[in-house]
Amino acid sequence: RELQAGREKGDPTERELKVSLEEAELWSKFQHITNEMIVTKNGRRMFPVLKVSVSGLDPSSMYSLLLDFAPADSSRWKFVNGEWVSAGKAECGRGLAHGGDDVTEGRGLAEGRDHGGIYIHPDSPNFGAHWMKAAVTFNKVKLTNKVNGAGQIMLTSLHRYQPRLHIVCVGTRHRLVSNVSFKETQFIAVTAYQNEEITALKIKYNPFAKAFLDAKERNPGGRGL
Amino acid sequence: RELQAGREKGDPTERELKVSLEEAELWSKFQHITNEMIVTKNGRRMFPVLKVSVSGLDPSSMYSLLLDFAPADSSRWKFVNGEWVSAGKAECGRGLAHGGDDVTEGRGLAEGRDHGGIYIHPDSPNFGAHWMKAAVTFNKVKLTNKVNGAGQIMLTSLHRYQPRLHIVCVGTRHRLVSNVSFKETQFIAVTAYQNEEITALKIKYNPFAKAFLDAKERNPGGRGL
DNA sequence: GACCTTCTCACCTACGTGTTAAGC
DNA sequence: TCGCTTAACACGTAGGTGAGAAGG
Repeated sequence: RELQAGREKGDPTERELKVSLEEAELWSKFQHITNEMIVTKNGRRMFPVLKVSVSGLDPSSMYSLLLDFAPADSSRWKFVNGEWVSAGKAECGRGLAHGGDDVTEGRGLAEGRDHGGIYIHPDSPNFGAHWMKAAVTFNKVKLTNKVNGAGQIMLTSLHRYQPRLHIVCVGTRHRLVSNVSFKETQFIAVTAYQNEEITALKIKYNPFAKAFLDAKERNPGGRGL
Repeated sequence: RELQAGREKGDPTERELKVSLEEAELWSKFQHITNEMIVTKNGRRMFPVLKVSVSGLDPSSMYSLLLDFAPADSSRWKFVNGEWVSAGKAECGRGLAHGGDDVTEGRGLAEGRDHGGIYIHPDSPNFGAHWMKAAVTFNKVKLTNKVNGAGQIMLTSLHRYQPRLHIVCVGTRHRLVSNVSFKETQFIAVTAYQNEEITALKIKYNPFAKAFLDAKERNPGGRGL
């Protein structure tokens, strides 16, 4: 086991594989004040959206891109007096020692959407050329706190997560060719925003929250018009 | 040449391949009074939407589903006195003798979206299991009368077309495994509806035209409220 | 003028936001 | 009470309709 990216003997491809996070500056803004992501019963999108640009794949080989969310620590977190503090051990206890190669197990990798909390990019499977011709956007992934069936990621509120990207070469035998985590994208799952600075950033940069941005602009200091 | 569905020697798969049109009753309602589809500069969706259910593929083989639009005859058509009549020879002259096997030519079948007026279903390429687990919907295909670049089908207004579905097995060598036309889905491309009965059916069944349905219900005979 | 095309528009569908108040 | 979760809501984004006037 212990598959490593592009290190298998006899595999001429993916030697120069590169995966980079798009809009890393935006992610950093959220990271610096501890990012939060809403989880709801019906599922909530992420903001910022995880986007990656990929190069170094074999253009004509078939790959699937997978996203999962590893617990970033073993704590439950609380927001008190303007900061996040640990509040005891995690609940479920998936723990930290979470190998990356288990994504190659089982069948139907590109069919099911909820095998062990793995989100499969909807373009999967596709040619290396497809993944490389433009940045790959995971804007449709939805985070939930309920068992919900189709294509949603179930997380535990008030726990910290690390999104992870996996690239799998699809063939008679699946082969993990990449396994990347971007620290900037860590977040704490919440059912309602705790830090109002996070709320402000979400409103400022998410077009879907424009209604609240307008409200602020029209009435910045709370004074009537 | 002359590839035929599931008839190649040494191919154990796709022996029992079946492709059936969904909502055939709805299509028939339009067909009976000669269906029309709007074409616009920016592209217009089809209504009804072409949906097919597929069975008999090899679940673990990779396929792409393609849609193209063959001229149904060599005429240009006019709507006069409530009926469609021929009005001379067709313009471009792609003609009728249009083989079906040319879709296997060339490379990048699943990448480009505009090779010779072929629309590639956005789920392509994918496993047989994916195509068979639910009806395949071509709701995103857009019809245009301008050269438009990305993923749109260019048609000539006032000409009659026959949508055709192609299933291609994606491998080192592409292999056409199906080539189906449903007569119910024939239509004449128009820039504005000619037959008001067609307009009425579109409004009645297309949810996006609900505004006009409500208007009729509120004021059926033209009398004030 | 007759025919066909183009553009703008009001009105929908569909759904992504944080807010707020109620629930537990 | 307090902390956390839920559901209804107003208000956006994004884009699919035919109508109707204007253009060629």
